[in-house]
Amino acid sequence: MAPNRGRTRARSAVLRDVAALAGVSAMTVSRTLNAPERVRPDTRARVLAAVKSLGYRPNQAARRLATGRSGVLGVVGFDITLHGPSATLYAIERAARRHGYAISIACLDSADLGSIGEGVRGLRSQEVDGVIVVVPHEAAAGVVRDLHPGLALVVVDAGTGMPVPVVMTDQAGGAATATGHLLDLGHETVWHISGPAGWTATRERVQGWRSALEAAGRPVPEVLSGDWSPQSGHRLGRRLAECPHVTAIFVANDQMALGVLRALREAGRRVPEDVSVAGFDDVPETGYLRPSLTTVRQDFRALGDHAFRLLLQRMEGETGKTVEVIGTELVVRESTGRAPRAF
Amino acid sequence: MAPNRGRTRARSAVLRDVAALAGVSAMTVSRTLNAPERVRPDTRARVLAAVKSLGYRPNQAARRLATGRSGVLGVVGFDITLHGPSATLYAIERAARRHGYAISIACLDSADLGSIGEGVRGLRSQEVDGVIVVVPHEAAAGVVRDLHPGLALVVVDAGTGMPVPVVMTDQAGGAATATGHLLDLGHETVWHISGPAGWTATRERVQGWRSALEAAGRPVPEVLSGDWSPQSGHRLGRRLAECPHVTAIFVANDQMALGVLRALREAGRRVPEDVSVAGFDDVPETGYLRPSLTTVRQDFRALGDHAFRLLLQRMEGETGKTVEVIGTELVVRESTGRAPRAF
DNA sequence: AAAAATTATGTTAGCGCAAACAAATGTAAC
DNA sequence: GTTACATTTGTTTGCGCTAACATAATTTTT
Repeated sequence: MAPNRGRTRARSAVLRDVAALAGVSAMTVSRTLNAPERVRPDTRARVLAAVKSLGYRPNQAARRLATGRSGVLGVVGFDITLHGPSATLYAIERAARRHGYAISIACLDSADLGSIGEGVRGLRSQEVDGVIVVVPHEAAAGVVRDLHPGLALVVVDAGTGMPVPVVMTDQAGGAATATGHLLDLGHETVWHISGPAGWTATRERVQGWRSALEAAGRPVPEVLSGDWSPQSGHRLGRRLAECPHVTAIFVANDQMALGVLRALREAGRRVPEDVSVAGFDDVPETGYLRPSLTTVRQDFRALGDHAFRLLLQRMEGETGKTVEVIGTELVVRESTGRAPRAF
Repeated sequence: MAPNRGRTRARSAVLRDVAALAGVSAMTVSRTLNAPERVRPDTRARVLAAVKSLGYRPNQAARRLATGRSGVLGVVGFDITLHGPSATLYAIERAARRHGYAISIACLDSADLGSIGEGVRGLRSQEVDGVIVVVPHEAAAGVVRDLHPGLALVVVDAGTGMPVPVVMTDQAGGAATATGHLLDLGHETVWHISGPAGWTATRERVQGWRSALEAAGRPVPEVLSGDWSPQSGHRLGRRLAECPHVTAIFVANDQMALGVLRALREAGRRVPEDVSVAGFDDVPETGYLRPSLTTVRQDFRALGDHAFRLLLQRMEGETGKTVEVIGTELVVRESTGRAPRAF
């Protein structure tokens, strides 16, 4: 029952205390806080004074129980230490806070369907009003099958095949632009170091790169598959550095591109004189690398903002499938240049 | 009252529904879920079967209201897009989840006392059981004065002067080690590019650097103050690059060190032959820079784990002040070398 | 000035759960 | 078989808040 029946700890003020102090009913206090325009200004002032003097804060759990709404949104995230996810989470949090929502997070160990479902279930039992899934993994979209239909849900950067609203970056477009940029510089073809299998971004960047090559009628080299880490970029970069006919590499993210740059340098191949390298993400460091990196900038802020707005619409009852696509921007720096004459 | 009085939407199962199906009282269902050992195995089995068949999930808001505990912890964070904070947040989330706690976050615009207080207040009104403040800012520790004494609170990486438990990285020790490493390499003295004023890490790294120099009886140069960004490192690095007597620079984080490396290169000064540079943080990219960066590794994972454990103790009623210090590790790479003979 | 419309406030009840106490059932001791 | 005790289950009540309805105070209309 009362959590501190025996204790004497000063119980914090509740609605009734405020009501008593202001000389009104509890309901009037409630209205003062939730629909101030329905209370006469002088009454309102008295109530607010009482609220202030008692340091009253409404108990959200009780409000939640009474209204069935919590004012909390859930975010399911995978590896929020990465730049993209943390930037997206940050944007979502800011947008939500501006609209009076709090954020609960659930971080996943692995991006399989089971984990995602578990994350969403965990948040649901916290009575969140809606959930945003920021798991840029193919499995993410499949999660809906596992859910109660009643839940407002938005998925960020997952595939578009599912009957859920999706907000995504135009990965394929960005990849195609970067690839096209390299072809425009006179390179015969462009090699690609991709992210790990299973990630939406991996598939779409491969696809954008491939379609750009095909559109230009160029040969499509074999894809080398990394894991987003500088280490993997370094390892795969070494392999490409050995092939003298490789003059342009489009790397699926900036961290791997960093590893590639190092591998090329170690192999004595100059960037961009011998080999051009383009990355993806435009993490803050990119402009200060040696050489600075040509890359595709993603607007994570917009991604988060749109995800929140879309979720808001869902919670207000709109249904149907929506896909919002956020554009990218090619940032040309030092790491890309004209193809060498020699070849 | 009932949130969906008029609607016909299938209300999800509640305790009473489960009880009816299992042929027991609501209380027995509650016990089956919260204290299974106090229910006879056969009854328990019947109840669990009913739970499963109805897809029952307990309403956390109601439980919260009845018990006064929420099973939710709040984390107040500042700029979670930075490596340190996001890694710490991740570690906290993982530790909390393992122990059955959910995490609510509040991100701050600015790290002043008012914002922090607002963040904590916001989380309190969500009825969190405890709060971890991850705002590596001097102002963070002062926040306690603004709070109800009843709240379990732990502060990460803030100053130690306050009557709150604090978990912190041994910034000063790490800075002293890095500085000592440079002195050992024969440098006459070490210059320092610090973080912005107001950050705990800034003050402590300055202090560690200064004490190492003083202990060795070396002159203490003027501190150059940056803002953690590569840009500021670049700007300040240019100033140091102009002084030929500068042979060793300890930079307060890796991102600024990156800017310094670029500035030195642009000025024609070689690293490490002419100038040695050491950073702080060991972000994942550091090993692949050109040259790879000697830096001080922080263990954010341990930081988060300890913060959670300390908070758990607080929530169990322990009081008094505690300070836990997490050690650092110097990672020597290419950017530091022996002092040039010339001088 | 009385009736009607409007606005402001109060009363009641219940959201779903678990604490406290009460009762019933089972087990052990004599 | 009865008393003493432990174990299991049930009943009541209230956590703090707000939806819905009820009533009082005010303004507008006739």
